[in-house]
Amino acid sequence: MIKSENRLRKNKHFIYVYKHGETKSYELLTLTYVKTKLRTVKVGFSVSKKIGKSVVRNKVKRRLRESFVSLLKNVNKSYNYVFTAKKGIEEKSYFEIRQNMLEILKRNGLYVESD
RNA sequence: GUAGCUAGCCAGAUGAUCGCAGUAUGACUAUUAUGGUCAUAAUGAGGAAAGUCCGAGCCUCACAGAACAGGGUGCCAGUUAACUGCUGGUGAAGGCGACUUUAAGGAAAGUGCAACAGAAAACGUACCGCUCAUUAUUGAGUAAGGUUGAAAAGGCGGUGUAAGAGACCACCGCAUGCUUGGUAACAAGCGUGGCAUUGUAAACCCCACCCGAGGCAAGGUUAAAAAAGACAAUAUGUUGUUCGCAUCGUCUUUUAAAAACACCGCUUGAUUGCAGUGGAGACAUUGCAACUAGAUAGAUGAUCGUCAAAUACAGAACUCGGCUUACAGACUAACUACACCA
RNA sequence: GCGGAAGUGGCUCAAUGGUAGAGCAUUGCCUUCCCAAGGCAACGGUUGCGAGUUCGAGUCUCGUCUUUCGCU
Repeated sequence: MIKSENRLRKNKHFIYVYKHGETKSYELLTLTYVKTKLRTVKVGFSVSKKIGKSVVRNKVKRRLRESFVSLLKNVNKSYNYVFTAKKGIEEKSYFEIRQNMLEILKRNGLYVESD
């Protein structure tokens, strides 16, 4: 899971990101990101009631978190991110979601390749 | 064996690797204090956590008071902290049966409604009829039979009569009085009445009993302001109205600290497990043992295996007791009907 | 977390417990050289769903589902 220092914690942080950030969209996800002074990544996930019931929403959130953890090392660290789930994501598996997240990060130049 | 009925129980298990939450212990680090990091340990969603339909605890408002309004409940007895819950019984309805269901007080306190049809739908009538009389179109008697309707004035059979009628009789129903049994609802028996006391209260209503309001975003702790306005019996204090009561520098608005990356409330409780005792049961009580989530963008996940295969409904947010609804599959016990075998 | 409202033809809405209706839309016919407008007719309803009360529920009661609004 994600450590607490890497999470967006408060509603006003989310509002800040939404207000000042750029929004990009791909098949299953919408990414909003904004540059910050700090050198720590902060990330939040938004899964609305349209996606499903609480069980479904929690499942989607867990998969998103797990996906981001596996990618965390190579993500550009001077940005804050908010991932918003789109409809249809509840039917996808973990690997599909991870692939989707990787794709959206790469397309916007936020994923740094390394070995 | 098939079909059913009732009660109960489980809600995937397990191994490896990587992660999250609070707790405990230890180490390191920083500080006035609170902390932070790392390691280890055990623990970490439900039978419905859901819907929010009831009832309580707890908190604030007077240790919550009165009247009216408003709302709820409604066979009897018990049970409970309390309840619209539960248990046992009574009556009624359904089922061959095991068993199930049941908003089940009052219509002689009053008001309303009963479409269409029908003679007539409730202070009381007579369309077709039947009988008698008669000036031959009416009068009197009558309600057996017919027609309508969801419902038609006790039912069926006889006696009786001009024709008929509880007018009379037997059986049944209803009402009522007494006796017996039962804590009671009620049941049984014996007598009396002669039924014109229609139905509807999940129509208004009456009767009996119950209900103060708001809700953990309740409410409290820590560290600090400034400005403007209202007010003498007003204002405010949490139900709609009235009364009563409380507070006197109180209240309101704006800006800021601050919608605190705060803390308490927050999980030891009408708790859970086992055993005994009382009770028909719900339940009560005694003893021993246990501590079993507490988050705050909100923790249970990801990957690879094994169990032949597969995982339903669904995610704690102050806490309990119920009700209701959703639900794959698996198991246990008692009982019933039918069929077959001995 | 707490509290309220609504659900009726394709759409917008009516309806005292007693045959579910109006406007627009759709289809057909008339009218016109053609279209529109107009006229006449037709089609279209498990009254969100499931129970109950009642002789009889769109209406009354209970449960349930969906949508929506307010407070914090």
